[in-house]
Amino acid sequence: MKTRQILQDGAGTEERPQENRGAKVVRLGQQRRAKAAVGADAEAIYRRILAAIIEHRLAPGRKLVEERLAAVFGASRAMIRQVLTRLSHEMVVTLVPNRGAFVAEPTVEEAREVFEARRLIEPALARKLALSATPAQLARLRELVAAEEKARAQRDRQQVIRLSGEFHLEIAEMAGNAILARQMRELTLLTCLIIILYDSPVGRACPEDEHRRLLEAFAQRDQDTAAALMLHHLDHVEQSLDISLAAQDDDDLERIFS
Amino acid sequence: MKTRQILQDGAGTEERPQENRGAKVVRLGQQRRAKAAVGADAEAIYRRILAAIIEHRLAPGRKLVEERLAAVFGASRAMIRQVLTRLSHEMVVTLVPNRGAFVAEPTVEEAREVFEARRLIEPALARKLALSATPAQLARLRELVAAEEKARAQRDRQQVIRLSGEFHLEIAEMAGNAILARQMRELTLLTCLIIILYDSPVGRACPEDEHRRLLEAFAQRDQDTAAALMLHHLDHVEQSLDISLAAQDDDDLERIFS
DNA sequence: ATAAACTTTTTTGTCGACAATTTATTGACG
DNA sequence: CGTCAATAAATTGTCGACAAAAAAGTTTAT
Repeated sequence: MKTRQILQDGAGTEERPQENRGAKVVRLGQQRRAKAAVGADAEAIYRRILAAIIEHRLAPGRKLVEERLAAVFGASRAMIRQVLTRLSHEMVVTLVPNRGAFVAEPTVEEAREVFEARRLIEPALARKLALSATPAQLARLRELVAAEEKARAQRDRQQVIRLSGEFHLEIAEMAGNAILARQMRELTLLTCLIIILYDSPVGRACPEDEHRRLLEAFAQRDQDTAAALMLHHLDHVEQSLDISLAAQDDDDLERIFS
Repeated sequence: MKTRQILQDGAGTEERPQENRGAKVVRLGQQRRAKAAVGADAEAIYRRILAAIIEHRLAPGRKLVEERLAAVFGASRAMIRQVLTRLSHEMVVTLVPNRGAFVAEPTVEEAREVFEARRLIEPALARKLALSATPAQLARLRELVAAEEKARAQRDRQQVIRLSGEFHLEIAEMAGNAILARQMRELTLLTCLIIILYDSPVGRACPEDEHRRLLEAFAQRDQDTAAALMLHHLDHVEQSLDISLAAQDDDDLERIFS
């Protein structure tokens, strides 16, 4: 059971050191305490659960039993609880009072809303990055695209989804607006779940080279093209879901007889 | 110490019932349990602390000591802790490991980012609402604007800030995209803090009638005007901060000698 | 055999106690 | 008199135990 660094947590982390008002700047957390060898670190557990969800090892709707997780990670239930509430705030997990935690299952309505939000935000981020991208940043993006293409060649769908999300998130973080990057992180994670849930089994002719073309627009500082490509790209991804999206819920009988 | 319903929590609440997969739909939480008469309900405590922050009774930077709060609300420390982590996820409170919780103090950089984000999102929401606003919704908005004008007449700055935020949030929720409404809630709350921190003591000639004009655009289904007015409005608000915004941090000596 | 009522088991929610860390206070020394 | 170190107080972090609720299983009656 590998752990795999996933969708790096960079921007949206909980604790922001905050400048000290007095004179002595203490540089807190400079040395990580060892703790028990088993490793009951909230951050690590958070990452592993998130990774499992993104990589579809924990399917949407799956119940997450606290005690079970505590046993798996050799942690206390309180610690698991902490992680689950964080995941629920990030909308990756749904917390139902007195019933427990479940991997989120975004509805079709939510899916539409997520893409609507992304269409508002991401073209603007693409435009910003096209203006400011450094060679190092472009190299990093090239890396990601290469990894994605490789995964695609190997038909490793999970990795394609993950890397695609990471590409978009990286762009958001590079664009230089931490608030928007944080929001994009949420939207990107949700999108991973949405694709898992509603991806049409056929087709998938969409992103293929679109990430690469986007990258080229960045390299050439072509803001308009970058923004336009991003917009079209998002439309393509959403449309590749449309088939299932129209079909709505099949097993949800109640709503039919309302 | 009045409690005052504040920036209603509608959209972004923690527990979303989620449809039951089986047959029996249970409608959980239909009856609120009584608990101890003192009232140790997490939701209520959350609202009261948030209200205190928005209304500036808890100033930015103020330390929030768990045990103290627990005593005030007659609740356990664990419950306070739960509320504080929720507030920290909403960026209203900053949680510093081993040091405690503080009312957030957005930096000037963050302030700029918040407004940049709002400029991307809110004109689009205004456009949507202009297309779909019902008479009931317009009436509700009129109510808010009236209340705001009244508060302004009474020179009750706190209430003006609060009601102004509520106006924007209401628009976001009416626009029919729960995801964006949730994000706007965060941005609105942050904006309240930013205004408290960086408002220029003079001027304040900005919003005056702008909310009302925006409202008129909604009433006349004029999408373009609504979007344009929203954009200009945001610019005005941000510019009214600019004087202080340029001044940056005065007491932060460290950064000067880096 | 089915469905309701009851019992058992599992799982979540809450609290208080203890450990670890930070902050304030005191005292000693240059 | 101020600076540094040692001690005391206050505050946060973590855990296990118990209570409350839900789910599963069992019995009984129709």
